[in-house]
Amino acid sequence: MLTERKRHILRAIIDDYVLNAEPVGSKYLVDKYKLGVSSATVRNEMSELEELGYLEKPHTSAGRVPSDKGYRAYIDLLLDLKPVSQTDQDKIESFFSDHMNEVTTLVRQSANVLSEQTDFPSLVISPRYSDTSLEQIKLLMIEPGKALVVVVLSPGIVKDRMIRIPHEIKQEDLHLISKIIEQKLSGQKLDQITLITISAAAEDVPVPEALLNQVLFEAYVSIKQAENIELYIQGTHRLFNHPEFQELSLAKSFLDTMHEEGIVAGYMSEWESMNVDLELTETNDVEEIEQLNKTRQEQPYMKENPSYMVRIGQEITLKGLEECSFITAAYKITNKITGRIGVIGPKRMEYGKIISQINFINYTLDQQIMELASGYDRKEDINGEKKEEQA
Amino acid sequence: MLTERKRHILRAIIDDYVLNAEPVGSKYLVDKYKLGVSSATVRNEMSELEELGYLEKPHTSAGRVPSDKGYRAYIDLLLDLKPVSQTDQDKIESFFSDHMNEVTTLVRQSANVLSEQTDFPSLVISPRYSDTSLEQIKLLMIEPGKALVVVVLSPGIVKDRMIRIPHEIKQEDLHLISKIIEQKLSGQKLDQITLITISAAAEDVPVPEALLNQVLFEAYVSIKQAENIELYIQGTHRLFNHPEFQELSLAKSFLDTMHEEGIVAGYMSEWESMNVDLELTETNDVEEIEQLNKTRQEQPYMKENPSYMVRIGQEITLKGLEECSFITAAYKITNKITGRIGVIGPKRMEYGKIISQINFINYTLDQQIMELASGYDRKEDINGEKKEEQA
DNA sequence: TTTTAGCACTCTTCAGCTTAGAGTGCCAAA
DNA sequence: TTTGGCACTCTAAGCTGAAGAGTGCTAAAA
Repeated sequence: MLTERKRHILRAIIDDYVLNAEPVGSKYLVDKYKLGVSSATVRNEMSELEELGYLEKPHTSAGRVPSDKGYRAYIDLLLDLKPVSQTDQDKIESFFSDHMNEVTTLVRQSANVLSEQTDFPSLVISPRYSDTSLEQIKLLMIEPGKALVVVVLSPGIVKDRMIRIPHEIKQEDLHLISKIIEQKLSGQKLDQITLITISAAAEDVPVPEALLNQVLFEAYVSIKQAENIELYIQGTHRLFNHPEFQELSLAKSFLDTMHEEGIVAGYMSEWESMNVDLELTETNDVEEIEQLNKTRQEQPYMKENPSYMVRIGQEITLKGLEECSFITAAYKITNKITGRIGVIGPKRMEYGKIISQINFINYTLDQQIMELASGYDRKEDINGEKKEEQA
Repeated sequence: MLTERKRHILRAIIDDYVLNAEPVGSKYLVDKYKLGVSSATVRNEMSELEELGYLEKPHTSAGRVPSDKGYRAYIDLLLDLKPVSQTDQDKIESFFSDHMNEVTTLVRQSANVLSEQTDFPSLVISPRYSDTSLEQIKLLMIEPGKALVVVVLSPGIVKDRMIRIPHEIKQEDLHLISKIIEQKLSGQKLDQITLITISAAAEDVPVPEALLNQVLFEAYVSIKQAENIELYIQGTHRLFNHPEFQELSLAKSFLDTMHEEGIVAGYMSEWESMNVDLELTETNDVEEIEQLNKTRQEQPYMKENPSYMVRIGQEITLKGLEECSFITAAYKITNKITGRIGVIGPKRMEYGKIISQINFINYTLDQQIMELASGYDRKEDINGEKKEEQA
C-alpha cells in the first residue's frame, strides 16, 4: 500500500511544504532531495499518492500539497521528533520562575512559553474539578458586609472570591460558620455539594436563619464556581506571522471562534476523557502502528509523556478551524486530575519540532506542579536565586 | 479663520468619511448634504481647508479625507454626542450582574461591555495603588508549607497570592505574624512599606528568625505585587471588522504593540496625572474653546463625567498605533484613586457615538463601584434577581 | 468680491489580453 | 518498472485602454 519509496516521497513533500508554504513539484523534489530516480517516476508515485488521498493539487499545473490524510500519515508514521535544543530547554525552564506558587499561574505561564516557543497561539484548560473533593473552605471577614471565601481543593488548588454578606454578621459568626461547614463538607466531592447539603451542614449555627442563608448561598456559589473549567488563550496575534493567515477571512473566522470561550473550552474538555490512541483511527494498518510505537519509544520525553494528541483540519469539529491543526497534551495535577495544554495553527506546521516543544513544556509543567504539591521547601536565599537540578 | 461654512463642510466630510470609509468629493457632498452652494464653491472651500491642514488627499483625483488636525477640530468643536439609546443603556446595565463583588471584576466587565458596544478593542488599567494605604494583611494556612496572603487596601480592594513557607511554621505562628504585622503596618502607604519596615514590625514575634524572614519576605512580595498596575485588553479580534485593518501590516503592528503589556500600561498610566484640558492643545482660538465648553455642558453624562480624553493618530506616541485613535475615560475607585478605561480603533471612528458609550459605561462603572464600596446589603431574594433603580 | 459653469487634466481601477513559467499526464522507448 | 520527451493546463505578472471620479483653473455671472 504505502511502499517505502512512497513514504519517503510523502515525507519529503510534507517537510518541504511545511518549510516553504509552496506546492512542491516532481522535478524540484528530485533535485533537492536526491531521490535517485527521475522526475517522471516521482510523478507517477505522486499521482498514486494523490489517488490514495495523501496529496492534493491546488490546480492542475501546481505541485502537490499534503491533504489532511497526508498530514495524518505523517504524524502517525513518519514523524521525526526533534530533540529540544539545550538553549530551548534552558529558556523554557527559566520561564518558570520562583515565585509561582499557584497551579493556575504555572499553567498559564506554560501557555505563554508554549506560544512564544512555537510562534502560534496556545491555550490551556483547567481540569474538570467536579469530582475533586473539597478540602477547606474559609470565610474571611474583610469589612462589615464583605468577606472573602477561600476554597481549597484536595490537590492544593486554591480559589477565592469576594462575597457580600449581611452587615449583621460579625467576624466571630463568620468564623463559626466557616469552621462548621468546613468540618462537615471537607472530603466531599464538589459535584455532590449542593445548597441543601450546605444548609444542612450549618443547621445548628446560632445565627438568624435569614442572615445565615445569605452567607451559605454565597459560599455555595463560590464552591460551584471553583468547578468551572477555565480557558486561557495566549498569543493569538502570532497567527499573523504565518502566511496562511494573510487571508483575512481565515484569520477572522479563526479569531471569532477562539473568542467563543465556552465552545472552545467545551470542545477541549471533551477530549479529556478520550483515549490517547484515538489519533490512530485513520490508520488501521498493523505494521504501521507497530512502526509508530517503535518511533515513539525512541523519542525523549515521550516515555514520560505519551499523551499528546493531534487534530488536523477536518478532524477539528469547531467551525472556523477547518484549516488548522490542534496539538495538545494532557498535564497532570494528580494522576486523575488532568487539564490540557496546546497550540493551534495552520495545518502546515513543523509537527516534529512543535510536538517536542509541547512535550517538553508539558513535562516541565508536570515537574513544577509536582514540586509545588510536594510542598518543597525554599532554599535559604531570600532573593529568589534558587536553582534545582531535575532528575 | 474657520468660517461657519467651513465648519459645516468639515463636519459633513468627516461624518461621511467615518460612515463610508471613502474619500469624499465636492459634488457628492453638495448632493448629499444639500449645502445650497455649487460644487465649485465647495471645491474652493475644501482646498482652503486642505491648506489649513484639516483635510488631505490620498491622491490628486480622489476626494478628501480628514487629517489628524481635522479630527482634532471635529472632536473639539464639532462633536455632537449622541445620547445612549435606552436599549443600549439597558444592555450595558444588565452586563453588571449581581455576583460581581470585586472591583477588578467590575472593571474588566466594563471593558468587555465597552468592546462589545463599540466593536473595537477595549482596555483598562488598574489604578496606581502606590500611595494607597494597606488596611489588612492576613496569612492563611492552606497546608503545611503553603499559605495564602490576603492584602486588603483601603478602598476595599483585595489582592491575594499563594506563598510557600517553611514547614516548621504552624498555623498559630502564622496567625501571630499576620496579626502583628497587620497591627503595625495597617494605615501605611504601600510605597512606604519595605522589607525593612516589615522585618522591624515583626521583630518580637517568637519564631526563629530564619523561618520568620522567609515568611516576611513573601508577605513583602505580595504587598509589592498589589502595587502593580494591571492591564486588561479585550476584544482585539474586533479590529478585523473594520476595513482599515484589512491591510495586514497595520493589523499586525497594532496587535504586536498591544501585546507589549508593559509599554501600553506605562503609556496609559502616564495620562492619569494629566490635565483633562489637554486635548485642547491644538486649538488656541478662544472662541472655539468657548463653543466647546458650551457644547459639553449640554451633553448627558458629561456633567458626571467630563473626563474623557481622545488621542488621535500622531498624538499617540506608541509606535504601531499612528493610524489609530484612542478614547479613554477615568473611572474612580475613590476621588483620588482612578484608573482608566478606553477603546482603541482606527481614526475613522464614530466619535460622537463612542464617546457617549464610554461615558455611559464609565458612569455606570463608577456607580457600581460606589455601591460596592458602600457595602450595600443584598436584597432577600437568593436567586440573584435584585434590581435597583439608579438616581 | 463671491459664486458658478465648464472644461481640461490627473489619477485610479478594472477588465481583457498576452506571455513566461511551472508542473502535470501520458506515451513510447529503454 | 523506469525514463525522456512533449503537449497541455493553469497561474502569475505585466501591459493596455477605457471608464470614472475628482480636482484646479478660468472666465463669466451674481
